[in-house]
Amino acid sequence: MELSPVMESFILHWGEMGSRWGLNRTVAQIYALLYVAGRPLPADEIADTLKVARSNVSTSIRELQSWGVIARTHEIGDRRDHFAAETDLWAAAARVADARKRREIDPTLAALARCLSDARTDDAIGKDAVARIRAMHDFLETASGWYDEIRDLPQTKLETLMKMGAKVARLEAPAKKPKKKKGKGKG
Amino acid sequence: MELSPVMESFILHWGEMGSRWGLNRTVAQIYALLYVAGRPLPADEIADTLKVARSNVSTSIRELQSWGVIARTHEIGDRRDHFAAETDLWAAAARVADARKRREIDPTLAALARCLSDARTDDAIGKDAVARIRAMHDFLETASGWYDEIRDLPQTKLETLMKMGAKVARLEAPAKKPKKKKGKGKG
DNA sequence: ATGATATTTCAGAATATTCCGAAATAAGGA
DNA sequence: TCCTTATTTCGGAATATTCTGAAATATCAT
Repeated sequence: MELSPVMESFILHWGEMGSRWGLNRTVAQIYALLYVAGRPLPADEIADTLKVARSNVSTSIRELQSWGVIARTHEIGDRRDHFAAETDLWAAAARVADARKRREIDPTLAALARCLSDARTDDAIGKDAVARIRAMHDFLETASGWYDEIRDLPQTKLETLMKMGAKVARLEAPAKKPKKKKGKGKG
Repeated sequence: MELSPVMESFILHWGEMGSRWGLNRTVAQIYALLYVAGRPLPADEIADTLKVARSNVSTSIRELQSWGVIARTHEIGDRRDHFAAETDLWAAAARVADARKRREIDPTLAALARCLSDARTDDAIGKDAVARIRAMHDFLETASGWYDEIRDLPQTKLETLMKMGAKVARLEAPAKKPKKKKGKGKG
């Protein structure tokens, strides 16, 4: 596929960005390419366009699929697989967040739980150190549980919440007695 | 410092975790060590304990300081700098999130804005591709703006919101007429 | 100043990651 | 089946990152 200057710049920036978040450049670039392309592309065309090896595309495609942000499609009269990016960015972000939680947060939580359980037979560790590990565990668990709850909200609702921003904080305690005072609250 | 088995396991896991999130192992391990230690440690003791070069500790300390998650302290009668981890995990997480936003999201937003502006003189790019780049920009901007708003909430409020989880969604539109229907909503 | 101690810098070694290209595998059509 | 085309696997080359150890710099006390 022929890349216009802006497309190219978009793809390069995205590759850059991706590598800061633990993906590799090629993976991020392929997503960016499929995203701007706006139509499914076959692997060899991706390789041509980005000037990377066909095999590299294969590997990267597999990774993008594991994140759930591209789909495999087909065209009649063409035996090759074609790939299309998830263009709904809310959905894509949610998929990535899900996967990262599953791959990284959940195992860490498990490891911390194991630490806490092992701590009972570790007579060289102090009570306060155990308490701090517990604090870490509880912190992650809270954040994790919060994520689990909001990820199930319908997207529209999530969008509304985000657009409301800090205003949600003012709704926080609806059962409280209705004070007339309308002060800013925070000092 | 003498590491108990659980402390060691905690530090190793944390190092592992850190490397998945774009820090390097040593940086993450030092934070973990300072966190469990619960008291300020001098750089050479960190190096001894983790079995890494003193110079590596120096570099890593600098990085941790750039994230704002450790503090430099002093003890009377000891010329060496000592370092202590931020043990308030909400505060630490907020600092890291702030830094990442500033270093990664903001520049990306700027790059996308530049793409959009350049697109006006790029006659090889299609309208639909530009629209998708704009969608990406707007998505990041919304998320970014949302973050800017909630980061200024006092921590207690944030904690309350998190513990409420999905319940906040039910407060979302307080002016709407109160329907009785209590369906689950999502399939 | 001089010496003792603390910290940082930096070149290059050690290690880890990414990527290519050749070979293997899979799948379709004659 | 055999040929053609599509895809994946994988050893190792290319590249990037991390880490060390030595040297340079800084700080403090005498």
